[in-house]
Amino acid sequence: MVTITAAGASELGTRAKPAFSLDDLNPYADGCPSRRLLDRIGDKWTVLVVGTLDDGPRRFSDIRRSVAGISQKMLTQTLRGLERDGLVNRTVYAEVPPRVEYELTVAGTTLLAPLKALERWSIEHFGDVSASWELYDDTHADSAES
Amino acid sequence: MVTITAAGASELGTRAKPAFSLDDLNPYADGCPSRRLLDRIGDKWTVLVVGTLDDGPRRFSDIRRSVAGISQKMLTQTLRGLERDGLVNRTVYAEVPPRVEYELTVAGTTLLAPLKALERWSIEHFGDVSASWELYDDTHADSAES
DNA sequence: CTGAATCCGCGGGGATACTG
DNA sequence: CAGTATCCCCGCGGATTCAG
Repeated sequence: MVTITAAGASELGTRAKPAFSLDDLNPYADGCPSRRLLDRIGDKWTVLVVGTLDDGPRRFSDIRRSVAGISQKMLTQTLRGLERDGLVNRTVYAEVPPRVEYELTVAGTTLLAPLKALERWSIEHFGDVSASWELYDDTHADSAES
Repeated sequence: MVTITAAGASELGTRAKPAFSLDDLNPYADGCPSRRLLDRIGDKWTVLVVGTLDDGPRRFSDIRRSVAGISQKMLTQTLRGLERDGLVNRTVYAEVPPRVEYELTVAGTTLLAPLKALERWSIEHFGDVSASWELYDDTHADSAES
């Protein structure tokens, strides 16, 4: 069913846009909900966390170790977000040392492909970009070279 | 040439890692430079700005209008970053009303593909995610339903 | 072990004004 | 038109502490 209300677009006032048609789903529009997905993808950790889940279910601490530098708070927050998005399943095992496993849903798996593509791109083109950095910084060494 | 020093990894102390081999270029490592690329990609605007450039060169104001909600400051900043990364070419025409055009480089074009894939994903799966939101919020309505 | 809750600094990023 | 410079707010996110 899923009735989509234009939450967040209401404060614009003038435009009475009750719902979004599929044609309106271009991420370049300001109030467009699909932009929220890009925002989520764009957050610092989502890409990395999802990336660690392609090998099957993993425990909280396990993921934490895989993604170097992530704090407990951010991992929890990221996982909650992904769970809310329906991209990750959270399973709690009632044991004495609590065990929680996270696993990609079917939808989550579909996201994995483009994400891995990005990952691959950043690895493959690191050399080019790094070279470009030096060139740029060299060319623009006119001010503030410290 | 591009000598890559392990900046940021030195404070780990124990591991004496002087430089990165290609095998070390996994974005999950903390100090890994390829992570910086993901960070750049992950910033709020890069995806959208690059996405507007697939139709050929565009002017500053033109891009600004296409990406709803972006401020002039952020657009400038994003474009500078992309230029430094060697993903965008900046061309200034010495005219009376100054005209500046931005255009994807070859490297920039290679990034376009995975980025468009993400864009497409966010559009295609918006329905699923939106449904998941309602389900999640409904299930977890135990606290703070306001 | 898996989290929730709190404190808080820093920087992202918007608004505005000014230059070439 | 295409920026640069400045002010300043707010929220991201790290560190720490407490709970089941």
